[in-house]
Amino acid sequence: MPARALPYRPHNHDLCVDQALAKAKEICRRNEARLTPVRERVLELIWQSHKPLGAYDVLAQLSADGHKAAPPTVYRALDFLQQHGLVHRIASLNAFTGCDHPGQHHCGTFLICRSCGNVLELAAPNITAAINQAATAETFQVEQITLEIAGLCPRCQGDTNDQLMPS
Amino acid sequence: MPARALPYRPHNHDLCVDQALAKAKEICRRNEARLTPVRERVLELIWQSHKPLGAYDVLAQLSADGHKAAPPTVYRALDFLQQHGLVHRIASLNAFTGCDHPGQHHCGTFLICRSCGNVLELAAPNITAAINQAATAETFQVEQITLEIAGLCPRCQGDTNDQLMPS
DNA sequence: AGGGCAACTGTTATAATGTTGCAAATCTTA
DNA sequence: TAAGATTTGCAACATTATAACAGTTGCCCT
Repeated sequence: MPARALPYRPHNHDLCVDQALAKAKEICRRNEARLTPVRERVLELIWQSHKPLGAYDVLAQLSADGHKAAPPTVYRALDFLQQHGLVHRIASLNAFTGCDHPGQHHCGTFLICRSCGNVLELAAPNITAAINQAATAETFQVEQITLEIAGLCPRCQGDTNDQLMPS
Repeated sequence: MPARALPYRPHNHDLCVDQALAKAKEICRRNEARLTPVRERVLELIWQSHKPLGAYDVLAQLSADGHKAAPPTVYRALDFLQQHGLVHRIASLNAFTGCDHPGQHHCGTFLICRSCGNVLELAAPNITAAINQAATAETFQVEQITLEIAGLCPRCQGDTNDQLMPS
């Protein structure tokens, strides 16, 4: 069992999880959507990890809870959370991460450190603008943007053990 | 067996495949890399399809050729082709597409039509610049960019059968 | 309260995608 | 031609995701 990942930026993480959950409840209330226990627990697990969590990681944690769950349970919860903008799926990792600013429409832009695995979500209006401009030039109607930037985060630059994601 | 996908822009497709293969040979010669028969055939198959092809689609085509292949053969060929910039992997589709301008370094930017499935690769310096600027602002060292834009291509906008990818 | 409906969850099985490890074949270079 | 490196074949397996259907829960209506 590895130690919890260090956060991208230092902060009180329990508080940050609590805030995320409170915000999620608020959003679901507004949307008349039901943040059921499973869904809430999945969201909590995802927020507790600083690294994106795979569906089967979530599943394992649920099992550790004593919750007898199968893949569909997790995928359904994840679908729900995605639909309400509470988590993002990182396609290049097949993993999920909490959305930093749910409720607002935004193109999720992610900085993914290949060394420590941490992910930072950016709001980058300039990028979005450039993308929309390029798409418009091709008469393409944009619906969804997947922008995932892999590389080295500040902390991992210059590390001697500069390697592919240690598990 | 579905009819071949319509291209994003009309063109002589056989010619376009031939040119892609010729260019690939040229690049491999320069790189002292071996474009073996399997690798060349995989590249050809990918170019022949206008839609991105899954690894197992490629595998099926190889089998149809009479080539008795297993998944590793395909994945290895795809790895090789990717390493030499001859194909791109589209993470959001788990599929592969031919690279339009191999040899030049570029961030692959893809316009993916969710209706017809065609993909257009863009060279978009403005976007790349905006991304690098945003990453630099976070002291993030960019190594690889995944930018996949899903939506409707010009031809499919306003279609009555505006639906999720018909197979 | 109780019946009916919709949403949610549990369960089993299976599909789709990707990898490991090792042996055999092929190419390259001397 | 022999040694070494690269490539391919092959079997097994790992990981990620979905389908189909049954059971349960919450909610509304009378």
